[in-house]
This record gives sequence, structure tokens and C-alpha cells, in this order.
Amino acid sequence: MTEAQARKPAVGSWQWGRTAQTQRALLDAAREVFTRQGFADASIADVVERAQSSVGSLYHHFGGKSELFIALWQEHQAAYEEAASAAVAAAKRAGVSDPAELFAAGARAYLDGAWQRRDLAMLFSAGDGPPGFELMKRHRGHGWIRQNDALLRLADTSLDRLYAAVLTSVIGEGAREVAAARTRAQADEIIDAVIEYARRLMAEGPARTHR
Amino acid sequence: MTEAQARKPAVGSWQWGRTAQTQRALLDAAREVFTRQGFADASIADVVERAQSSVGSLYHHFGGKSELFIALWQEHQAAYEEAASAAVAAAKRAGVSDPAELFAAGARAYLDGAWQRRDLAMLFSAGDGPPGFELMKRHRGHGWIRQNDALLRLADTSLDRLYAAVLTSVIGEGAREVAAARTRAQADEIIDAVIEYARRLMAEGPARTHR
DNA sequence: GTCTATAGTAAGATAGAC
DNA sequence: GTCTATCTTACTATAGAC
Repeated sequence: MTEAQARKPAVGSWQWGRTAQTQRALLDAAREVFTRQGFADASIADVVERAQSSVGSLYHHFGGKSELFIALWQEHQAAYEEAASAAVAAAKRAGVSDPAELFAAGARAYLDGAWQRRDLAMLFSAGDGPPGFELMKRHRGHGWIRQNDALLRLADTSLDRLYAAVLTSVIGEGAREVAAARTRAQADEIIDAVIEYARRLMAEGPARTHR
Repeated sequence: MTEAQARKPAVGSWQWGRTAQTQRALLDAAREVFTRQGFADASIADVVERAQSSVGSLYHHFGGKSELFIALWQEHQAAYEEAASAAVAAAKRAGVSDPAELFAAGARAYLDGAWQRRDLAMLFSAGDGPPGFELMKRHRGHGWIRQNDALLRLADTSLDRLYAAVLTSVIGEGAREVAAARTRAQADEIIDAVIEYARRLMAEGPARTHR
């Protein structure tokens, strides 16, 4: 067998997806361990034990505990964003064109994801993560608004950034409450209320200075 | 000299306020070190060096790095709350009785404090603190709403808690933006806008379920 | 790619003299 | 109350065999 074949085994060989499988096992174990104990209290040993893997493998594939945590978060984010942009696209197809309504459609999908993956939603909003994680979240939040809401043609003034930050934080706080809900029905009530608050904020657009 | 006198020296002796002075020096040093490096990156050694004190004293007076951080936060909170309740009391004396307006008066004072002590405001909102700190902040935030806003006669339903949480997070996010402002004038613009958003949210009271 | 065993490291915490 | 010196502890991270 040549070296090239060894590195990239033929489809159908028993090794197919070995890397993917290991990474998946580690991510799944990380989800269970981190959501149960939080980031700080979880040790690498806990994760690899549950994944039936090894410390070396974890470092090989992810580079460390922090990076594993962040990889888990990125998966979660990808799921959020996929759902949100699909919802926005569907609304557009259905003829919705009002920016606030499109935003509401995306936000609703986002909040729905918070319920469906409430363990992760609570983990990532608990404020327990690797150094710099809060900053990463903040950047992502701003990007999310700017993406879903390029419609609102926000400028880069401090007042427009405030508007985006306030909307983001309301949706984020809503997601936290949704994730903490005890039943699906209660979560739905909360989702409706959050959308209502977002509408109130958007009804008159960004606040303008009157001085 | 009796033992009792040694423990509680007469007023006017050179030892007057020795404890208070040490604690102040440690708190002042903590403020400088933590606001500059954050909690995780700051070491106890940095703090005691700047305070011209010692590791042992720090442990004697505060119990550890985490407790010192929390003590600093509590001072900050006390300043906030004093200003806010004074503002509410002044508004009442001036004849204001609308709950939303009273809330706005308190919130304005709060946001003003965020500008005045912006180094601390940024530190405590950066998401870098001892284990469990985010939870403490959250509890305090809920308490704050319930205090300033017992007026709104909120029940303990999940929707009323959401209402309080959303208002809290808008004020908190506003405080963060205020603290990050570059000039007093810009901070004032932001403060006005935040109050405006709070008013929009409060205008129709807590969202009610329509199902 | 996987694994074990080991080393490094750094800082928080404590003991005990003064 | 204050201080110095020491400890201990737990983990991350790496080296190197398979």
C-alpha cells in the first residue's frame, strides 16, 4: 500500500470516516460533560473518558479544551443560523417584504432553536467559558444583526450600534428564558412575547438624537 | 496597656482606621489592576504589590482573589443604587407619579453612573470574573428591577419575569455602550436613546399571551 | 491517528513568626 | 494585623512509542 493510499483510504474501507467519528465522539462527549458541569469544572479527562478516546486525540483534533468548547459552540451557531436564514428565505418567498417582519421571522426561528437545543443554549449563555469567549459571542451577535438586518440600513454611528446591540440583547435574553422554560407551551408564550418586544423596539426605528 | 485597649485603640490614636486604610488600599489597587488586566490575568501578587500590602493581609481582610473582586463589585453596586434611588426620590418629590417615568429617572441615574465609573462598568460587564459571578450579577439585576419597579406590580409568572429580564438587559446593554463612549456628549446621546427604548418597551406593559 | 505516561507551570492558598 | 516563605494541587500540554 502506498503512503498516499494510507492517508486517504478508499471509500468503503473500514477506516472510512475514522477522523469524523472521533471528532463526533469528542464533540458529543463535550456536549454532555460541559452542559452538566460547565466549562471550568469539566476536565479534559472527563471528556475523553466519556468519548472513549484519549487526551492525545483530543489535542490532535482540536488543540485543547478551549478549542473543543469553541468548536461545540460553532456547531450550535451554525444550526441557529441555518434555521434563521431558512425562515427568512421562506418568509420572503411568501411575499413578506417588511424588514421588521423578516427580522421577526428570523428571530422566531432562532428562539425555536434555543428551545430545541436548550442544554447548549444555557451552557453558552451561562457566562462560563474559555478566556475571550464573551468577546467572541459579542462579535458574532453583532454580525448576526448586520446580516439579518442589512435591510435596516444601519450606519456605523454609535446610536445605530446601540440599536443593534439592544435588539441583540433582547433576543439573547429571550433565548435564555426560552431555554429555561419548563414546557414547550411556556416556551411558545415566551417566544411570542419576545417577538412582541422586538416589534415595539423596531416600530419607530433607531432612536434619533434631539439635542 | 490592656488587651482590650490594644484591640480597640482610642479614637485619635495613630492606629485609627488601620483596618479601613488597608482595605481601601487593597480595593483601590484591585480596581487598577483588574480594570487593566481583567480578573483572570491579574494575580494576587500584582494587587498586593500595588497596594503596598501583602498576600497575608489580603487573605485576612477579604479571603481571596475572588472575594476581593466581589467586594469591589459590591462597592460599585452600592454607588449605582444610591444614585438611582436618590433620583427616584427626587422625581417623586417633584410630583412625578407615573411608574414608567419613575423607572426612567432611576435608569438615567444608573446610566450616568456607568459613565462616571466606566472603568468598573466595563470590567464587570466583560464577562471575566470569578466562578459564579455571572449568576450573582443576574440575581442582583432581578432584585434591582423588583425594587425600583415594585410599582409595576409584576407577578411571578414567566411572562412577567421575561418583562423584567428584558428591561434589565436593555439597561445593562445600554450601560455597556455608555461606558464605551468616547465623550460625555456621546454618552448623553446614548443615555437618551436607551431611555427611549425602555419607554417603548414599557408603553404597553408586559406582553400578554394571545393563545 | 491513537495512546500513555510524564513534565511543566503557575498561582492560589496556608502556616506560623512577629 | 501584617508579613514571608512554602506548599500543594490540579491541570494542561507535550513527547514519543505504536
